[in-house]
Amino acid sequence: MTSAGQGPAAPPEGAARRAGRPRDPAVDDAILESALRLLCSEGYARMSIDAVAAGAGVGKATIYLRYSGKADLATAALARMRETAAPGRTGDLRADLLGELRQARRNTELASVMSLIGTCLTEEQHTPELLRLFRERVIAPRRAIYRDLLTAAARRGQVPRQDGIEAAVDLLTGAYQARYLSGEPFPDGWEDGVVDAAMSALGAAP
Amino acid sequence: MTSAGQGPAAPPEGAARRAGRPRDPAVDDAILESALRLLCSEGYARMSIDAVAAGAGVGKATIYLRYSGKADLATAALARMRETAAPGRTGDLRADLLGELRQARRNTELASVMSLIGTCLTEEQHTPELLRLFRERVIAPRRAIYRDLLTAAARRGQVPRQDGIEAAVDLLTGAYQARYLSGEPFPDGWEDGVVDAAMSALGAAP
Amino acid sequence: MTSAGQGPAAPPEGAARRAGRPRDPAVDDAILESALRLLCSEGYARMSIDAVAAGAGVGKATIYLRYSGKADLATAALARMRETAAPGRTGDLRADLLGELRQARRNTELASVMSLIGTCLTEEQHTPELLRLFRERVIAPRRAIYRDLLTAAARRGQVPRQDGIEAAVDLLTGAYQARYLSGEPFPDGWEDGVVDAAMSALGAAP
Amino acid sequence: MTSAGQGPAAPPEGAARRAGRPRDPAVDDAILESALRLLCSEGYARMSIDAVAAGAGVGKATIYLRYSGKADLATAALARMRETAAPGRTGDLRADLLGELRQARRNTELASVMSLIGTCLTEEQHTPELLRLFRERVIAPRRAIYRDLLTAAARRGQVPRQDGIEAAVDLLTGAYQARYLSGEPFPDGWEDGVVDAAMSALGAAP
DNA sequence: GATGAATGAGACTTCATTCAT
DNA sequence: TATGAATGAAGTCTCATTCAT
Repeated sequence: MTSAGQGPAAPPEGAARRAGRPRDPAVDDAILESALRLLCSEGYARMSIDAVAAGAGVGKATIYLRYSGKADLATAALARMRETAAPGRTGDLRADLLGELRQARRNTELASVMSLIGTCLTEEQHTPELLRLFRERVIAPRRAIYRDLLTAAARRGQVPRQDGIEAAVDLLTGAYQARYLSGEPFPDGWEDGVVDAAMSALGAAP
Repeated sequence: MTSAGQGPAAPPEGAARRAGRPRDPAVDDAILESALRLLCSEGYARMSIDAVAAGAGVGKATIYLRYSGKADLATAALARMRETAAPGRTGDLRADLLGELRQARRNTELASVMSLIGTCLTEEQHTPELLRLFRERVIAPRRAIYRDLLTAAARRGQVPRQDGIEAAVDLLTGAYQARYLSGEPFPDGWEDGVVDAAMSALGAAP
Repeated sequence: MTSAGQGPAAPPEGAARRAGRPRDPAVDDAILESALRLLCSEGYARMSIDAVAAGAGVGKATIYLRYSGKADLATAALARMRETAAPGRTGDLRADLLGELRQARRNTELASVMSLIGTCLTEEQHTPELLRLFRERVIAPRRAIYRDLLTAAARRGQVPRQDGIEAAVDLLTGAYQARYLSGEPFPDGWEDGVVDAAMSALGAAP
Repeated sequence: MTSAGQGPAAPPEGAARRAGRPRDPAVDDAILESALRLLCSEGYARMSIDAVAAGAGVGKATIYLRYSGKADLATAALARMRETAAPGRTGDLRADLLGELRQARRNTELASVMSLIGTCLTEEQHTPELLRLFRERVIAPRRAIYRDLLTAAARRGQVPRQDGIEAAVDLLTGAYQARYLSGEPFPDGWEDGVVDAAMSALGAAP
């Protein structure tokens, strides 16, 4: 997952097009980047508007000019997140799965995604939009990557047990979280073990 | 997981028996129950001592008599959580895994465990004790249950690919989280799919 | 002693001129005046930020915008105190000492200085800054006034026993405190008696 | 000043002589000693009943059985203080004054009297009993000691200027406070200077 | 009589939000 | 537009005092 620009944040709806000083787009970016950084490192509750403003080098009112409140800001910041697929595909299912799993692990670790997951789960009752967006921007794309790889392979006849695809996707996406949560170290070749398990579940050649 | 009594909270016992008014054990329980309920529903940051006290029907100072602060209280509440295994074992690996997975899912849903996971992950930087305790009391026992089932079966010669045990444990514990996080519904027979995948990963008969 | 303006309170000035809403200088004053009033009437420990804010007609956060905490506020309030000398000098040692002693007594009574002394002494262990500032702003200037009068007279050859100057300063500054502490009334002509004693100690003509 | 036993603290007025367990007089002492120690080191506001009880090794309710509240306890503790005169008298005014001044300084430093003065002054509005008692038990006896020495000497014809006695007493009692408050170090022979000044004020031979 | 438990009021401090410049 | 000031509500924690044993 990487944080990619998400277009304008909160257009000045409701009046004529332009009047007065136009908004600085660099400020938009700085605000969202600061907010996302704090969302990851502090969580939603501990993320203070003051800190976001300071991190972006702007005043607090500048933020409220763009977002209606803390929840709106956090949501917009989260919306910048984008899952990215691994660079190349080989056409070999095992190799492609391995590549994607490695990429996902790298992304997860670089972007403090486990902390974000925590925030989204914690806020599920108070700010459900966070979890909704996280699912839409991060979880769903990642699952789609695996699912597409598997269905493409199935179309090529390389997946004997197609009813195992759902479990395989759960395995591929859940294994990292499970191990992170366990606190146990990731053994060398951990990705190979997970992919082997997924292949087995699909009845594909080990 | 169920919240089982965890003994007295923070008794400053020294040597002699009792002097003065004894602590009301019902208060102990009420405090921890209130705290755990709020920890699940609000998360650590939103859990206020005021709310815990109100929920327990006691004054704030009564809480501070027992716990040195919010973190101490939250960890004590978390420490009440205990993973519980499924009632009976059949000796049949597939059936036992299914039973455990169903039990784990039930526990997880009853005890708002996903919310707690969120809290522990969110607070990993500020109150690492929460995640440490959660791992010790909830995650590790659950993983031990699966691992014990698998190694016992291996000892009986029912697990051809023993190097797949780690991945199987990651799968069995991570699948629920993966699917919950995805927001996709749990299909009927979801547990069967997961257990099938785990058995395949171990090279065991489907 | 009178409370004279002590400049701005805690301006986080960096380099550039102004940006955003400027601080209301009347608020600065109101806060410090309220704080000093409470410091005198309640002492440091009983002075509450709530009461200071209410007395100044501002919110508590407005205070915390300017001062890092209670100690910072109290010392800033104390720093407004300034010892003031009596208006004119006659060149006659006895007359000048009398004038200063009367002025000091007036100041002390008007500004609740005995209460402040109590606060500074009480807090010497916990907030030594208070006593330090009090010495710097109030005690030392008062002693300097007496000392300067005496050394000037000595330079004019009017102080036969110059080694008595230190004791004379202790006498002139301590006599009021001693009598206040004793609870005995100040007799008419009390200042004359004290100045007479000081002159005698210096060997000067009665 | 030394803290000498002050007899029983708060006799159980209002009922028959004895019924039930008698009070332990050692407990009385421990409570008052603990209270006085904390009164000196922390001041009245920071002196907590909890700390007094802990210091005395008793429960809080034991204190409330004897004293009606914090002010009552503090007053009782202060009432234990007793000014003590220097051991012997020589009949020589100068020598006796020196001996008393040295004794007073020693007492003051040993018993944290300056801190107590601070407490009494600070609490003058809220708990005037403290200052009243302090005057009665500490200040007045000390002043009486000086006054008695001086009037005795006057009776012997050694005090030419008897109208300087009051100022001399103010000087002898106030000089220490003045110098302590100034923060300046006490020079060697400081007592000699003060006594010289007092003698001069009385017109007595240097 | 003596103890530690329990309490309600209040302390300091922070923060999302609105305001004046 | 953008800024820092101002705020009211809330949060954590303490304490003098009363209670039950």
